[in-house]
Amino acid sequence: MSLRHALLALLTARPMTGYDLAKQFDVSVAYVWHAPHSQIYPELRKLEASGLVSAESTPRGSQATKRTYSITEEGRAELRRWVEEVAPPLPERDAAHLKATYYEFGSFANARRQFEGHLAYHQRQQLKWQIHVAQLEKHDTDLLRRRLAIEPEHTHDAIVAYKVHVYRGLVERARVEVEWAREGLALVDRLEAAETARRSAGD
Amino acid sequence: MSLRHALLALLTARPMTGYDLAKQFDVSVAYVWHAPHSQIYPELRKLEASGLVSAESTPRGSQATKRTYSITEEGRAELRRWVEEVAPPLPERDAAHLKATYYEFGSFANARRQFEGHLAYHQRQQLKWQIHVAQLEKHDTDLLRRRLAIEPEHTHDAIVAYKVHVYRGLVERARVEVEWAREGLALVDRLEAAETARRSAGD
DNA sequence: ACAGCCATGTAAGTCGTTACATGATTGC
DNA sequence: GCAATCATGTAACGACTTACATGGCTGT
Repeated sequence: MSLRHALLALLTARPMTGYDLAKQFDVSVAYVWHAPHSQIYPELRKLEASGLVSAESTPRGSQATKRTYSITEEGRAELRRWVEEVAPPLPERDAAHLKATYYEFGSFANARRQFEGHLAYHQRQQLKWQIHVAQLEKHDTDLLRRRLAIEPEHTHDAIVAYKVHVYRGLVERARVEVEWAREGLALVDRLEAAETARRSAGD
Repeated sequence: MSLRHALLALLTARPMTGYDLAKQFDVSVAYVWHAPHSQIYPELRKLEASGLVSAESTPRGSQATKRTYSITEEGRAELRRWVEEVAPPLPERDAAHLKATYYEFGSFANARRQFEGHLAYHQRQQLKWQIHVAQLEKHDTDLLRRRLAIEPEHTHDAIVAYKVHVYRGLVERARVEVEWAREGLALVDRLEAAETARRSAGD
């Protein structure tokens, strides 16, 4: 049930349309919780039905309407309740590590290809997060600036610090994945060398 | 689609019942891919229907039957295909980090409680994985021994090495999470001290 | 007799993915 | 006029969760 709370949290910065929210899910929140627009629009309707957000409709052209959502006082209360709640950790589901457990079913070339993919992906992630940390530290994101503009100044440090801490954590996590992939490549080299030695000895 | 492949991989060690497989999902595979028995039994039926596993039924009592599944040659081929396939990384979904982004909506006491929970959980995980690494290195798990018993000796190094590498990676990952939680606790201390100073200055 | 483990399932519901589908506005 | 972006949805399907439900075997 994290989607609804991610939406509520985003709406504390400013009222937004489903489209705006979907974009935010691509550039910031999505780094920790992904959601496509096909999930966002129905969820906003549900949030509206339960009174956690309110919607203002404005006409666009002759047939279409634009719906701008704002968080309600009940929505804020729900957000506080969620933050205070201790959630049991989600069950592990890590396709990359599962597959790596069984690389022996493929070739050395394949293991290398897989580790290289892992390496490249997490290097990109690391960079993305590093940039995000730098932006947060300079208050250089639209959403953060809007959020700070409406909150009392003495709370700004905490608001920024928690976010910076999260994204620094993700930078570190990506660094560990990159290291793991590099060590994986070294492992494949060792295994292949041993295999080659065995073959020439056996001949 | 990882569940089916995890099941196939487990069956390369020895034929097993759904119950056996469910237990394995609790003690080893589940560390990387969790699945409850209510998902395993229907999936085995599907695998059987597509010819990737075969089942042998033996009667138990008057009404019940036990079904023991074995991997087929097609199943092994599918496993090789899966290992060789480069899969796009799953979209991020990290409830703990999402919530931490918004700890400012709760109290300092809450942030502390959350970080402490994170710390305790990943410490347990780290220990569990360390133990698993040690067991793998000593070939001290039933499944691994059975797997090695039926594979040619020159492949043993690779079979063990990939698994050890995976679980060492998970130990490292858990270590980073523990560190992140500790730094989170230090952050809360700093934020609270600043808040206290501000209040006494304001009085 | 009872507990604990062995063993296999179903059912209802939610969450998430992928694809389909449509229309409006802005700037070139 | 056209492309890009703004904007909002639905539908079908598959993955996963939680709860319910049943029966057998082994040892005390």
